[in-house]
Amino acid sequence: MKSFLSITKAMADENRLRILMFLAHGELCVCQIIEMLGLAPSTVSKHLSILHQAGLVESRKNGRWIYYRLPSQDAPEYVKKTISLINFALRDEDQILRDSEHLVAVCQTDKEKLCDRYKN
Amino acid sequence: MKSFLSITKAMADENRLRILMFLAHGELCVCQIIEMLGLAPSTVSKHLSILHQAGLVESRKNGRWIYYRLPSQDAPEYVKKTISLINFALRDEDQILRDSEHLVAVCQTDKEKLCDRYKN
DNA sequence: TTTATAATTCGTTAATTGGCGAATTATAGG
DNA sequence: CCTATAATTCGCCAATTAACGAATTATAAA
Repeated sequence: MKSFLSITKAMADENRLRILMFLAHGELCVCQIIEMLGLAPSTVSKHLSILHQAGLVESRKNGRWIYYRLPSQDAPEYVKKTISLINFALRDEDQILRDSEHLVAVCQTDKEKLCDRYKN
Repeated sequence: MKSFLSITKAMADENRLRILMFLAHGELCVCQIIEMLGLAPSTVSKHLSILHQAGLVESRKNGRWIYYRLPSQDAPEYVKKTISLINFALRDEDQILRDSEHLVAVCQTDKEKLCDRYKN
């Protein structure tokens, strides 16, 4: 129960749902997610940690950068079903469509520039 | 987004998940749900109202009794997928198995007795 | 019509959660 | 080694939420 409840609690926030939808397009660096949400790095980090604890995202480190992605195919079945439900439910939402366009732009920007952005 | 978010928020509480699992066995009267959860009637009523607003339960009135049930087959697809995910994720949980046994007992008890119980 | 009662709504309180900035950690590069 | 920096953790505050009891609503029965 605890385990699934941590998933439903993780899903119960608009910004975290948006992050999961970003990641449906592929792996992203934390700085890109920060740029997409326009929130403070510490806030975004907390959201990512909640998603990670729930098992809804995986991460890998590459130097100073940390990349997040949706869980792999060997994740528990209920995790995969959850991701797929979110995708189904939100794919046509205005906010999500706008995010997808924004994401294209963000992915074309150098990560260095993005990271600088929330510093100045 | 709002609509699906109201669903994920409704799912983000253990007692509400338990209610949805009770209802997988069939329609129940509010007094039976109160007995199952052991919470104050006003609290249970609030939970039911949150589930109802999210579209995760339907209700019908019969005299002084109000019965709640899972949504019918003509509910939106994402609602049905949500219910089915919850069922899949929780069906083997200890709490849910214990609830199922308790539910058998509760359903064999007269509703009048149940309603009296939270009065004295 | 009056009374009893199943359920809901309202008002309050305690606990949880989302947000931020400051401090900390860990890695790359001078 | 020392500095810069991507990300996280920590401490705080504001907003939200779960819980309760009291008051209200609506229906059935006396």
